[in-house]
Amino acid sequence: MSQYKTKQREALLQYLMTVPGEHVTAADVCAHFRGQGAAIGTATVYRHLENLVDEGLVSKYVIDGASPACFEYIGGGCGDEPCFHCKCLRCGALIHLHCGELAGLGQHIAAEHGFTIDPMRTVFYGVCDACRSEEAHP
Amino acid sequence: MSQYKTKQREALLQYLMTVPGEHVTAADVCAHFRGQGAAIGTATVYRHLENLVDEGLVSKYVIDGASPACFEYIGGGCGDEPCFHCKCLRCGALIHLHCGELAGLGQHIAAEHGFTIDPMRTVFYGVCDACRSEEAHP
DNA sequence: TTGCGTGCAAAGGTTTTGCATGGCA
DNA sequence: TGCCATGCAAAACCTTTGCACGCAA
Repeated sequence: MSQYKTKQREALLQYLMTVPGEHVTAADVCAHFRGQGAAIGTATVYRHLENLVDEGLVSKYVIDGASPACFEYIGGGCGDEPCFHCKCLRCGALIHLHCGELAGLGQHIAAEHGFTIDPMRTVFYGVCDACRSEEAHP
Repeated sequence: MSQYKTKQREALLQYLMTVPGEHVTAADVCAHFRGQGAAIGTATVYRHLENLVDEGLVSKYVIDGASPACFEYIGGGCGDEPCFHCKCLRCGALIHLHCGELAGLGQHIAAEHGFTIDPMRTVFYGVCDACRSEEAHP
């Protein structure tokens, strides 16, 4: 975990917060700071992104092994209450779910499958209704 | 698409059909056939797996960019029985769920929250029971 | 015979790791 | 002062591509 509060960590987190609902790759982050004249090493970017994912502030999404992984800030707007996220793969919308029924999902999986879900770390990927009807009637 | 019916394609498909509901990496496939004395080149394995995914016979799951992609035979009935995945954040175990009750989750979110989950892209992150009891009693 | 499939090797690109240096507490 | 974080370089890794040969039709 991050024990020190360094400039790089602050800058990285702040940058991610300025592009909400957007998927950013590690290369994007590096390019952004290089363009600002305050370059951050590739390894540092990866290390911080991994930390932020562990802390539940950032979500990591992998499309396939060949292309780079995408990261997105999801920390804000949830408060203390645990909440799930849905990310539309088409329009990029990020939907927050504060729903008691979803607790049933966690209980079922814990009881039947021996696994405890961490809602902060989990993102449901799919398609929202608006994009779905668009796909059906293009 | 595959135009010729070659031995490699038959062997690969048949192997996948003998391990239904199981996750197999490209390396696993290569190792299996190498152990049988009838090795198949890595490139060929990747090319066929990609074809089979395009044909809808096989599903490809990418959990994270660092580890290899997983493949699974799903036959023709694609989408009827979605397969969800749980990834343990502690030991890295990958649990795959073929569970009808999880379909209820998808329906609930679709009906109440206007979102259609794509099981191929969604991974539940959390902690498996073994690691959980270890954390409780270190 | 024609053209795709195969396999080896090499390339491509992403992500991780080692190690010395610099910065936070 | 004692660690931790950083950054450069190099390694490790999975996956894709190029090219010559072999096999299916």
